Amino acid sequence: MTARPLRADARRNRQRLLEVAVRVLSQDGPDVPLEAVAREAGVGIGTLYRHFPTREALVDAAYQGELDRLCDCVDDLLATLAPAAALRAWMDRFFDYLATKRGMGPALRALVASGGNPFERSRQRLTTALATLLRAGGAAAELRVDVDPDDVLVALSGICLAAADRQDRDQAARLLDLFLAALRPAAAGEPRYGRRSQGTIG
Amino acid sequence: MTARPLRADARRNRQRLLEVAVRVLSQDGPDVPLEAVAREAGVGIGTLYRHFPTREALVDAAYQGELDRLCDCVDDLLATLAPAAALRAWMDRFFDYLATKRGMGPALRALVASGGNPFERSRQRLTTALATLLRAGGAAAELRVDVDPDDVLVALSGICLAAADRQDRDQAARLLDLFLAALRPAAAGEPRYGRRSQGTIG
DNA sequence: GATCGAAGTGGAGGAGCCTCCGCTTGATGC
DNA sequence: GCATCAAGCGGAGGCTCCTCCACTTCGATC
Repeated sequence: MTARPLRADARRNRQRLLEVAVRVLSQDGPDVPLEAVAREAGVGIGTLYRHFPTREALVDAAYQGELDRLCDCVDDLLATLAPAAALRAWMDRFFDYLATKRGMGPALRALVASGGNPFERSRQRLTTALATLLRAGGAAAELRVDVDPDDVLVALSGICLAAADRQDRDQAARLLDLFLAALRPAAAGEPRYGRRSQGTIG
Repeated sequence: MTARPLRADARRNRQRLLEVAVRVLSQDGPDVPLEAVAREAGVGIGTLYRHFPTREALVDAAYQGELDRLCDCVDDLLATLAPAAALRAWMDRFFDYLATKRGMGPALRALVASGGNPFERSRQRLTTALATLLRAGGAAAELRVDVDPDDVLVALSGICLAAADRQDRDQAARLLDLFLAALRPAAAGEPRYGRRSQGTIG
């Protein structure tokens, strides 16, 4: 499980690839041929693919920094806003994070979908960020306590990705407001999410 | 605006392509080479692309029938279930519709995203179906009256697509329950969706 | 500083995507 | 029937993706 450290040359190449990827992705958009990235980094395409087996893996690694910032701002938000408002503000940032990377669509969907695989780290961070927000909201009785942060992540990312396709910020804002409503404490007697679904699935 | 009718041979080819597409898509999965579809239909790849400029267009056309069935069942559902429950049941069907076509991911996202373009017909039908359900729910005071069916369609499709990636039906059901909660009438004094967003976007 | 196995490299090659444009054919008017 | 030509056809070609494996390089060991 503890992968031995990369050889020096490999580490160097990996680093170079990442630097080039960040630059090229933001310059030429999300559809740059990976061959171009490899060429620019002065390595063969094979090398790129060994370090980053899929385009998604490369994108994920390239934007690790931004994702970190996104997750790290949770504490700040909670320090300055009431929990529900903090969550709502965080949703906006999450939307921006996804939207600026739109076109890398499959990459991002894979990130959220990852069933315990290469993007585990990223997903884990996001889930943790959401968990913190939800917990604060629960403690303040502003949000439900019976939602799974991972569920929220999936729903939220789906909504954001779909909204990003529409290129309509107003709609995006409305959808996030709407989704936030789902996270408010249920009125007494109202059907609950989580125990035996109302649906006909299954 | 009134496109003149296709020439007889073109109509024939188009039809053949659709029949083959339905068969091949369900047989070999959503990633079949379009060249295979063309070959099987006995036409050149150029012909396929003229009739269906993108893979999405082909998929959409191929599943028009299923989509019709999905939209047509609304009345039945409303006849046998209370509006909110009918909506919930419809969500399940919508999920199935999208899920069986997963892997055609971009195709389906394009369908919902379509800003007045080739999939207009499909989107229109879905929006209408949702509008009917929402109106019934509003009339029965089971659902909000202040939601735009188009917003619901975008959010719903996003959630379904994301959930489908996870391959977890239980989660999908939970997410749909959760989303339904967002559509319940807001408690008095609760922030409303639709007017000036709480968010920082914009 | 020579040896050697493991780690890493790179690019050729097979496959699919989509465009483009010279060729074919159905519809229409005579 | 025949001429005409827009509508339609098809597949070669340029491009990207991703795999695969013979070759190179690192660095541990003596």
